[in-house]
Amino acid sequence: MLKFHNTLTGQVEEFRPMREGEVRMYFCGPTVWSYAQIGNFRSNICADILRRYLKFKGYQVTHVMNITDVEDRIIKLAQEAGVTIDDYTAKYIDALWEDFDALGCERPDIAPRATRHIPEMVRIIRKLEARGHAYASEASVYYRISSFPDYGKLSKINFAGNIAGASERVDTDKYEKEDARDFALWKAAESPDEPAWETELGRGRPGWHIECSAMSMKYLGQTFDIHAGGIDLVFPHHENEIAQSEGATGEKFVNYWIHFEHLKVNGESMSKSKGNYYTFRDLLEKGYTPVAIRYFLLSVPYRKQLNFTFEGLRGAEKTVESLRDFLSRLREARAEPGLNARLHEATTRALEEFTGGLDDDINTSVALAALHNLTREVNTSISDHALMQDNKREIIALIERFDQVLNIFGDAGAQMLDAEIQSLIDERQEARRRRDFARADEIRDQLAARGITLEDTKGGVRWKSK
RNA sequence: GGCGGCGUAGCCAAGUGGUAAGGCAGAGGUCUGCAAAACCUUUAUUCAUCGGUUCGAUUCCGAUCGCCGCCUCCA
Repeated sequence: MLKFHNTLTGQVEEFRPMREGEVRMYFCGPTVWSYAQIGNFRSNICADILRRYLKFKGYQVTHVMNITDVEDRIIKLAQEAGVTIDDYTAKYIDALWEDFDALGCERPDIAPRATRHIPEMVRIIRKLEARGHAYASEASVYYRISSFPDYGKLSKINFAGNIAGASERVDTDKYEKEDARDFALWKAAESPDEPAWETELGRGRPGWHIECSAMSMKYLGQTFDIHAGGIDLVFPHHENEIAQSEGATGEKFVNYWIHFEHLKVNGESMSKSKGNYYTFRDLLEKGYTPVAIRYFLLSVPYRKQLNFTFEGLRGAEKTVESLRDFLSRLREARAEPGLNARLHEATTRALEEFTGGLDDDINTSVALAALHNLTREVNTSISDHALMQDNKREIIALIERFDQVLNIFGDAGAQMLDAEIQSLIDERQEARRRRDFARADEIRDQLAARGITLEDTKGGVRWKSK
């Protein structure tokens, strides 16, 4: 039984999709320019695991992830650069997908761009006006929060209680709003040369929140199953989405809200000023592999603030390498016909623990422990010659199933050696037979310099390349 | 000031009212020409601190200390 922590209720609840066997989910991805920060990749990876596990459970999943390619910062920078919004964002969007692929995240089924959905947003704003939830003021349009009594139900925000300390930061007379809490649905263009859209609401651009209401409902319906995103989006973004969507339709917007925690770095918050702000590409430059970064970011349940340390990342590097070695060793292992009952039981148990962990609010730590416990038992059985053919087949199949969710094994062992390297390996074996260890070690060092590691085993030489 | 989360071995951490998963690192051993890999053994009488409830708490309650996030625009 699959259970999630639902931010809306604050409870762990059994997951029941609206339609049998089908899940519609929306993931609020990072905005175009900030996507690269490694904490955002944790969100991407958490969403990926969630989606993959739903598929593992047999659901047909429709996964929509927005591309926020219109916002004040982009407008400003594009204007300064004298280029269109599309020209300005193109390189960020390309980089986003490149990194997405490198980290083993499945691309969404639909990745709608805000700039391509202006008419849909205008339509919702019109509807909100008609229903009394929105008002125009100085060519902009605002959401009237007093018209939506449920406002605050997601973030449990208490406006009465927080005015005292926070008020010094609020510049109240700056706004032409009825209420300081009201937020912009449509912002009038401030200058004629500013990139903007000419619509029935006037010349301007959408507020940030309206894109997600418009695009999620367009592709998933007025009410859908899961809406996920980083914890920082709970307020105001998701709270405002609820106000917009439910205000416009009168229907419940989303059944399960799932929020991913961000990272700490050495116990501190990540920020540029502290010098502990890393992007995915920074880590690649330091020599870490994408798969280790993926493993590290998914190794802790999504509701936990993962403490990012380089020592931890190095550990992940090592762990992934041994898991991959394990799988290729298992594939090569000799096995007699038959089934070892004890190993079969261990395999069954591993599946139970794996699904048990993930069913429990996607507890990836428990799922990984199941995998590690299985590898230990299988390793032991390989050295004891207790691995039988039927075990081998079912264990490989199980690990491949696990990897449909984890996506950390890659295609281990699928690489081919070129002929020159093969002949060096052969020469080294010959040297070893002559007990010419100086020559053998020389060849081993030579190959190591090319990123190829050799391991001498009873069955011959195993090799792997970085 | 308001709301929420966290504090478990050197590091990353799971977890539960009944006596501490897993990974990395460390130590010893088996194997090896040496390595590497693998395997075996080992590493928290203890879960920030102090009280309380309980037959029993790391797990529940209260206080204290420390850390993180949100509470305004922007995203």
